[in-house]
Amino acid sequence: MARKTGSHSDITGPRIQQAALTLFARHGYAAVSMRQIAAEVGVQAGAIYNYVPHKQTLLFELLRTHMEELLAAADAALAPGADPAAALDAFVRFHIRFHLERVDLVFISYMELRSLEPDNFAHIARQRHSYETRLETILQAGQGVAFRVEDTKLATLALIAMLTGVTNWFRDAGRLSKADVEAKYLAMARALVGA
Amino acid sequence: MARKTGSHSDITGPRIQQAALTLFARHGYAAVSMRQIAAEVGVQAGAIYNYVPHKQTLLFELLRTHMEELLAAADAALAPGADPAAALDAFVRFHIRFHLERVDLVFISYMELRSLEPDNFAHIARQRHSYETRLETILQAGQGVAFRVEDTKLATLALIAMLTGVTNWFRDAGRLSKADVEAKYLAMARALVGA
DNA sequence: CTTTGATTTGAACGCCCGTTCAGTTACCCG
DNA sequence: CGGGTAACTGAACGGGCGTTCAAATCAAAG
Repeated sequence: MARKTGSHSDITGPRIQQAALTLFARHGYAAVSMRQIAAEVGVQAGAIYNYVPHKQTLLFELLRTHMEELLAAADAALAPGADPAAALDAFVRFHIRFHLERVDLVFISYMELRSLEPDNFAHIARQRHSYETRLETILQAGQGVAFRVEDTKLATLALIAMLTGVTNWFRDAGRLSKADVEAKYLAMARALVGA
Repeated sequence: MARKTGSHSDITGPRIQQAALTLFARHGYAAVSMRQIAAEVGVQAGAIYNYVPHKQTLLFELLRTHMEELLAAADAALAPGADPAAALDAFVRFHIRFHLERVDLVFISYMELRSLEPDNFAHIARQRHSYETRLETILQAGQGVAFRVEDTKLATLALIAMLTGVTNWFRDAGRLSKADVEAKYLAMARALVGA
C-alpha cells in the first residue's frame, strides 16, 4: 500500500455528510442534487460515490446516526432508578437541550421520513418509537403517584410534540435564552402531567 | 361565444388541486412532477397550464386557501366575548377538529414552507401568526384569573405544537376515536395552562 | 349544421438529474 | 526518487424536468 488509506477521505467524507445535512434541511432531500452537495464540498459529483453508494444512503445514514446518538445520549442522561418526578425533569431538560443543538437533523428527521425507502423508514420509525417508550415508561411509573395522567400514551405524544416544537421557532438572538426556554417548558410539562 | 366558459374547467381545475394536494403530501413538492399530477387527473401535463401559471402557484394556492379557511372557521367558531376558560375549550376543540379533517394540508403547511418563494412564504407566515394570535389573546385574557401561565407567548406555541401533533399519528382505525382524542387533549390543554 | 372559442393534445425546447467509469492527479511507502 | 494506489476529475449515459405552443378536439350557440 502506498498512500495511506483515507488521507483525504477523513476530511471529504464528513464534509459530504455535513453539506448534505445543511442542504437537505434548507431545501429538502428531493430538491437537492448530488452536484449541489459536491459543489458545497468543492469536489465533483462523481467523488461522492467514493463515500456513499446512492443519494438515499446519504439521507438514511444522517437519520440513523442521529437516532442512535439520541438513544445513547438519552440512556446516559436518564438514570434508570430515579423517582418519576425527577426522571420527567431530566427527560424534559435532556430533550430540549439535545434537540436544540441539532435543529437541522431534527427538521430532516420529521420532514424527510417520506423520502426514505420502506426498509429504511421502518428502521428509523423503530428507533423513534424506542425513544418515545423511554418517556412513556417514566409517565407510567409516576402515574397516580407523582403524576395525574389520563392516558400515558397520549401524554407521551403530546409532550414530545410540545417539546420538539421548540426547534421550529427558537433563535439564539431571540427574547429567551435556551436556559429560559428550558425552565419554562419544564414548568409546562410538569403542569401537563399534573406533577 | 360558443362553448360555455368552464364547461370542463369546473371539473378539471379542482381535480388538479386535489391531485396536487395528495401527491405533495405523499412525496413532497419537489419530488412531484407536473406529469404525475396530470396523469392522476387523466390529462396531459400541458393542460395544467390552463389553470395555473407555474408549479409554484399550485403549492401556494393550496396553502393560502387553507390558511384563509382556517382563519375564517376559527372566527366563526370562537365567540369573541366568551370567558377565557370557555374560549380555551372552544379553541382546543376547534383546532383538533379542523386539523384532523385536513391532515394532508396541515402536513404540507408545515413541510413545504421552505418550498415557497420568499413573498409567498411571507404571506403564509403572516396568516399563521394571525391564527396563533387568536390563542394568545385567549391566554392573555385569562392569565392570572382563569389560567396560571408563566409566558403566554410560549404557552401558545407549546399548545399549538401539542395539538397539531395529533395529525401526525391519528388514524381512524386506531385505539381512540376523534371524540376520545379531543376530550383527552382538552384535559391536557387545561392542565398545561393551569385552568 | 355550422360557427366559435374553450379545452386539450402531443411534440418539442433547453436544462438538470443520479450514476458510471476510464483516465488523471497527488501523496505516501519503500 | 520511483512505484503504487487512494482520491478525484470530467465526460458521458439515459431519462425526467417545467414550460411552451401550434394544431386538434369538443360542445354549446346561432
